[in-house]
Amino acid sequence: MEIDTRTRILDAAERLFVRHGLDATTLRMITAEAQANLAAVNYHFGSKEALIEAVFRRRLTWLNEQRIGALNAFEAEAKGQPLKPRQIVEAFFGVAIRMAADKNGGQTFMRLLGRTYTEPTDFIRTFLADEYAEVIARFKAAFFKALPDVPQEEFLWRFHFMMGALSYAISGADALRLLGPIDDSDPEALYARLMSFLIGGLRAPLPEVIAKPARKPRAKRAA
Amino acid sequence: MEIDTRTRILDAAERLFVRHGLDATTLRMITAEAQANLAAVNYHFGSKEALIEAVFRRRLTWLNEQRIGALNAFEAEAKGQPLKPRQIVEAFFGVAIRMAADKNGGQTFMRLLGRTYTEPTDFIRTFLADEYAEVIARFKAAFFKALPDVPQEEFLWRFHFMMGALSYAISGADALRLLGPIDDSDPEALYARLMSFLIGGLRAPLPEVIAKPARKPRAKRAA
DNA sequence: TCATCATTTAAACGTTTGTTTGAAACCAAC
DNA sequence: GTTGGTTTCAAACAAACGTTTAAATGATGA
Repeated sequence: MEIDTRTRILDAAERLFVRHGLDATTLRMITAEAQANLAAVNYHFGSKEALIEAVFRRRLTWLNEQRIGALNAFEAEAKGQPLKPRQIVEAFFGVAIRMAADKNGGQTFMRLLGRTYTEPTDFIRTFLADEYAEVIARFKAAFFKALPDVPQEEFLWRFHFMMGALSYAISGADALRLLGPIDDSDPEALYARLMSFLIGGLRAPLPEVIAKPARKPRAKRAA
Repeated sequence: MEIDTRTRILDAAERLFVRHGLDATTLRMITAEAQANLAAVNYHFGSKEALIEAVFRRRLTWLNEQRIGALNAFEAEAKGQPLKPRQIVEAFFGVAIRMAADKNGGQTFMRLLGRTYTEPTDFIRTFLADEYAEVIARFKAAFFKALPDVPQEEFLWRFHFMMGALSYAISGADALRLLGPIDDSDPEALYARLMSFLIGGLRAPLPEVIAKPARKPRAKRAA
């Protein structure tokens, strides 16, 4: 056993969280899987909540750095010109789906992350909002610059929908059993599938409700 | 207090489940909110698991009946001809988003449902697969008939992505706080937004990777 | 009015939860 | 070999969980 206890606990927790959920995973399950003593979690992390945050932070920080790095690369290449929407989508969602393809821990984590966006627990939500603040700001700015004629609110909704599609793409066969047996073993194919779907949705014609704001008496929208 | 205990418990459970999650909601919270005795849950439903199933079944059965009804109406109108993809999307996702707009319980429930698709708990997953079996079969058949040149696997993934977008559309401002303040008070606007996004994604060109083995440059329309 | 059934109630049940404790074991530095 | 600081360990903790019990109350029809 060459890996230190702290890391073994993080790995075990990650695996069990994605399999059973955050609440249903007990410290006893985690320490058993990590071959550590029950008290080890509180010794190394302080509490279960702190362990959860550590599990997320370990990979999420890196993921968002990758996203910003990809965006920086595209923007340097563009020399001040607006990026193509496809590039921005690639930088945000492409990086995520590639990390989800990484068997070495990334896959497990991304499945966990995908379902955590909608987690109702308060401390997780504020934690996530914090971790995402910078990357969201950067990508909002890039999108607004690339699509200046799309109303901001409209775009934010589309971004939100894209997050949903990404989340389900990553959770993969887990939730897909609803639709029947499906092969999700090819990450390149999944990447291509999701990207074309996202671009298609992003570039779809704006809904008419937005263009004609006066149909309903109470429907008003800022341009 | 005119409503009977059983219904009050179902309503209270629905509200609390969506706010705190399934596991984190205790029977004591539920019975307190429902102004009922703690033992009432076990008396009326048998167990917490059975209560959860009852909460879902109450509205899910109705929702899927509406979906099949809408599909039947379109197919009767089409007289054997394939439906337009837009009609099928409308029958499945449109019905859902309209139910999510119903303040009278439907809204709360749909938010709960949206996040439950990815719930890892076993008994919920098999329960959902059971409840969805018929409606999924009907819509798969309708889509395959409407888009005969789209590979089945390809379409299933797109359907999956659409479910993800729907889920996030419904969870609305809850998860959207990540992106910043957004107004989700207008259900008609949300309906229009989601529909155009979904249609756009569904009709996007098929990814090239699918056209398998070597470098055969082929980008054809999905529909 | 009485008997019968359904419902509600307060209290307790045995488990399991996250956390804490104090001693044992380990390990490098002197 | 002894020290001092870090890590592990078995055991125990109070609190909270879902569930059960048995008595009290309510409603219904004869």
